[in-house]
Amino acid sequence: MNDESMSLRERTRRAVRKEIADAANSLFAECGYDATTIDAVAEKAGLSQRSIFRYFASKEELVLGKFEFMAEEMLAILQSAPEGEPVWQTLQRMFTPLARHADMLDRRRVAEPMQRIIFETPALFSAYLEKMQHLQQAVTDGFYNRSQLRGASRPLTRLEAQTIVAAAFGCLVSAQKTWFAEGADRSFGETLDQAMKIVGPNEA
Amino acid sequence: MNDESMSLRERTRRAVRKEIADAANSLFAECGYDATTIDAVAEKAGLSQRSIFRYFASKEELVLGKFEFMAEEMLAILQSAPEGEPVWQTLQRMFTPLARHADMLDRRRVAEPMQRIIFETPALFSAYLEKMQHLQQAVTDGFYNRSQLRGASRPLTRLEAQTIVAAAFGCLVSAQKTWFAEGADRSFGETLDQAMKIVGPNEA
DNA sequence: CAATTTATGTCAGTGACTGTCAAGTTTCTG
DNA sequence: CAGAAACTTGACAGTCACTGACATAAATTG
Repeated sequence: MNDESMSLRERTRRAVRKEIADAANSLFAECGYDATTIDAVAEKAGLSQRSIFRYFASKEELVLGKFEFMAEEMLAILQSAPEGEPVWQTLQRMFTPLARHADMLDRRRVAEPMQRIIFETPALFSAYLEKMQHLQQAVTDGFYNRSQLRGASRPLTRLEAQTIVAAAFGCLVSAQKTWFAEGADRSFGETLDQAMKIVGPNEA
Repeated sequence: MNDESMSLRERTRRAVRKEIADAANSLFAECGYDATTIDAVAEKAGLSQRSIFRYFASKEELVLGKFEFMAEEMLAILQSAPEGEPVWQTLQRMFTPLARHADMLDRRRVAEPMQRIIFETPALFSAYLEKMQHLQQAVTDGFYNRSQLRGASRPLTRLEAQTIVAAAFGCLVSAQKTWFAEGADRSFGETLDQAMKIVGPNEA
């Protein structure tokens, strides 16, 4: 999806977008999120402030823009999950790309400080939670629809789908917070696996 | 805590605060949250804009300010929970004031549209989630500390406390969302009870 | 090449929020 | 009770994220 399968315009657009995000993130890492103005980002990126907002809907998007990519990956796993697989296990598998991403050693030096900024800047953390909430809703709808279509086992009620998915995302955030609080030295994937054993759906 | 046990200053301060909140909320209900400016609230309340921000830290607080009251109530239940009570049951009991509040018939006409505004206005919902997250952290710490002090049963790890509490709050939000989606005609307490039966902590 | 679409800069404006100062009011203190 | 100290308020100016409108330059298309 990211090679010459798109027009030149689309390619330059993405390139510019990435340049802006990189400029922004390096400033955020250096001076902090709140202390960095959009004007500063614009100057560093060599564009007008107005143009920054043509590429990013908000200041938070400069940091959380990449998130959508992960979200799509997770939804793809949902769509291709085998029919009989238990819901909780599917959810666990959905989270693995995220865990893999966090545990890649070369990314640690880049991704971890960025994640730290997200978790320590209220405005960003709030926006992050909102994104998670949207994703959560999409996942919930996915599970609900799947369970209605394929007559396999007993279909889920809306409340069941909503609640189980919410619990799984609770595990995710819970694992992230604990992982950070303990210094981010262990494997995140391992922490997440542990978390998802602590709670789970009850038998009907 | 709310009678002459405080100075006159404190009492007038609270009275003014309430007046402002009432003015704001009636405008929000009428014109919508985003379309209502602080200046409009200031005018309706008979104060300068600057003074509004001396009583409320942000526009969202005008709506979510009352939340802290509920939070305190919930934490109080945690503190006074019997020693041997299972964690999940304590959590369920902690949520009952909230459910009772939502189900009080006379409040329905007042509280439900307000909650609807919260859930349907992205900026407000985001701020709500952030508040929940803070409360969640406080509850987690509470459970963790309790389990460390009293040698009773096996103490909780941080991850366990964090995860179980996160799952419970997931149930709460999940129940709220489903309740709204279904028209808010059923009992919310009932919906919440159902949700908390769907997931739960696994036996060690 | 002409016509249309697209990207960008500039400018002006809105709205939430903050710092500061001066003036008025309340509460404390001798 | 007089004066000091603390508190409250309004007015003003300023910051910053964000938006709409318009003009211009570049790229695309026919």
